Amino acid sequence: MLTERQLLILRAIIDDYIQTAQPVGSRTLSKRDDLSFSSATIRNDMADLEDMGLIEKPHTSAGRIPSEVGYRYYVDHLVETKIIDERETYRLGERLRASAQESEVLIRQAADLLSDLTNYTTVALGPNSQMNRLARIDLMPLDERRGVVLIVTDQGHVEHRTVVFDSPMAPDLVEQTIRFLNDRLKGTPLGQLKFRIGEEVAKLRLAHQEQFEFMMQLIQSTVEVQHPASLYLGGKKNIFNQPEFQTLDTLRPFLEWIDEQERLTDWLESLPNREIYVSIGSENGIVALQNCSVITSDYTLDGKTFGTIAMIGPTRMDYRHGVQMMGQIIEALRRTKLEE
Amino acid sequence: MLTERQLLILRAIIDDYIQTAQPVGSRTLSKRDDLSFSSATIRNDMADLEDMGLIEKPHTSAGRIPSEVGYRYYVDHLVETKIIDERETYRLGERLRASAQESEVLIRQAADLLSDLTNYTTVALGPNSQMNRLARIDLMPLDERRGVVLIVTDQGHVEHRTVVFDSPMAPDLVEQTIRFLNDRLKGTPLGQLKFRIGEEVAKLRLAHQEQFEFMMQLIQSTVEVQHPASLYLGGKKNIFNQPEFQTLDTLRPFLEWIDEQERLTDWLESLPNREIYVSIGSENGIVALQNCSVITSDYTLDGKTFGTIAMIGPTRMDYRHGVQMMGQIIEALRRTKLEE
DNA sequence: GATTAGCACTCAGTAAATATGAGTGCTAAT
DNA sequence: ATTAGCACTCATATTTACTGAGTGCTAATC
Repeated sequence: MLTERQLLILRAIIDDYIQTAQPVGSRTLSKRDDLSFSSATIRNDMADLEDMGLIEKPHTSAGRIPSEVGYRYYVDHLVETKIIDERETYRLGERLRASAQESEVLIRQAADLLSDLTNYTTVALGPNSQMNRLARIDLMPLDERRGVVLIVTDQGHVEHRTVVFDSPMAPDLVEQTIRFLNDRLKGTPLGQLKFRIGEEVAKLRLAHQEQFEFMMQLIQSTVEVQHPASLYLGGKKNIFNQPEFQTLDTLRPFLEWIDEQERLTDWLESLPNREIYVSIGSENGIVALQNCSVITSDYTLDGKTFGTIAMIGPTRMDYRHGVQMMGQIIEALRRTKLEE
Repeated sequence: MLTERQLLILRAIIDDYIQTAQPVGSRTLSKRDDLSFSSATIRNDMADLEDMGLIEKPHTSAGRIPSEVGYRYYVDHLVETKIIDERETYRLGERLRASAQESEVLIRQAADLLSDLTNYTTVALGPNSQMNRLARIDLMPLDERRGVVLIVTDQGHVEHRTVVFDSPMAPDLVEQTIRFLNDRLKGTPLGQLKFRIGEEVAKLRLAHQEQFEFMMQLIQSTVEVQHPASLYLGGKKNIFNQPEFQTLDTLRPFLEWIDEQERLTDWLESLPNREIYVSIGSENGIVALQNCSVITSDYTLDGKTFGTIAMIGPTRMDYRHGVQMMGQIIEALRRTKLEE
């Protein structure tokens, strides 16, 4: 267990290191107003903290830097998660709503805003359209054999795909199939389209034996429309200002990793479903993010569960500020009503 | 005017430097099979080439490197633009068509392919939808006051926007307005929508005095649908392998510039309309691309003018190979038919 | 007159040698 | 329990010397 003074010292080391990115020495600490002990005393406590694995030294004659364990202790014991500054949240909400009422734009703004507030890089996973319900399917003919399948969801989300048919389209057959699809599938979550259609197809086969081929092709195409989750990156440039990313060896893996949209999406989707979650250094298990910490949170917009937002900075990140800003943003989003 | 030998030497210097990224000395050159002169002779010619501004030395005791003027001469006199390897073009075409028949996917593949072939970064500006003609407008209601405006073009391109109305939608009024818009605007290039609508509105005002407000709002929304040109980046990572971008000072401006989608689009659109155009070093006038050369070309797909593709590498880029690959790719695209 | 051999000179890059100073751990005094 | 004092460590900066690739010029050669 840590003594009062050791706690004070640990906190001072981390706060200092977060600000300066330089190892912190005992003399520097003893000069602080809130630590009125001699440097020798502090040195003794520092040795103890090091024995406990909370801090470490880069080399013999440097000061101490927090270890991952130290950061973990700091985050778990010394950072308050749930302080919402009402006025600030309101202001953030206003800034968000000023930009748009379209959800995808709103999320992008939120990512940008969060990265502006913290100077870290943010990633936001937009509405997962798998959960959206089908509002309408339509086929828009382009020429004899090509058309665009349109899928609109109850959230105003639109997806589409160009289809080329083996044979020319017969207008009434198209209309018939479209009506069939709309009748049977309206309200189905997109993620379940494929499954639901399977159930209906058997019935269809009996009713329209001869035109079955064509219908099947259209149905098939509908199912194959991709439902990509929308991904937004905010403040990618911020990484350039972090002292720990001033060398190519550290910068390159990060940039290569963050540019891989698909992997990024998978990662965000794989995160535990929580309100605010901090992952420190190697905890995240991603090689390219070894020296990064991540603050993630699911968010809701207009009351509905929506997606995930993440904030990525160096392990030496300002956890207190980061967690606070993240809290404010997701609270501001929660309070945002979409219409008007 | 350059002597035969000077030309040989200039060419050798540039070829060598392109490969090694190291200043080329006279002794190195004299050891080449195609230059059977003594190093002293070569030194004399090098001095002349330097006087003419075609090459320069980084410092007294280094070899020579090509100047921008030198590269320009090289590109204008020593690179053949129009050699199409039929078999290779065919192979590239096959690789492209294998991936998709949807134009946007195809362009993305082309950008990726080109960057794979050259190890440079590529940017492709997709179909400029401004030129696409309107095939259909529709409004899909979401609830009482919200709906999605859908715009489909003759090329199968889809754009959309969520609209919030001041007052609830009356179904027949919506239908009436949609029909009006479709009747009057079908076939209009998207770029001219705004202008064309202006002409029609006056007539509409007379005919439907009382519901004019609502109709106007819908029309307004239609016009405001954005027509973003689609932009694809290929091989961004390649830059990391270029020796001239191994330092943050050079890397950072490049990466920051290339990540700015909007600016990138503007830039591509502002390029002169040509088949294949090479811009060397500071010629491009972009500070972040001072040390880069760019090979750009407009391309056509399925016979129709389509967009622009650009290849960005260090000034010390392999112009011959780059120009050739660019030629092959746009030729492969030109020969690609979209249907089937 | 064109080419080449020879030589003094230049200068980036590297390596070894030295100095600096921030910080530590330990011991003895308070 | 705290603190002053001191020897010790080690990354970093500075100096110095060395190396070698490459040049420009001059004089000899073809």
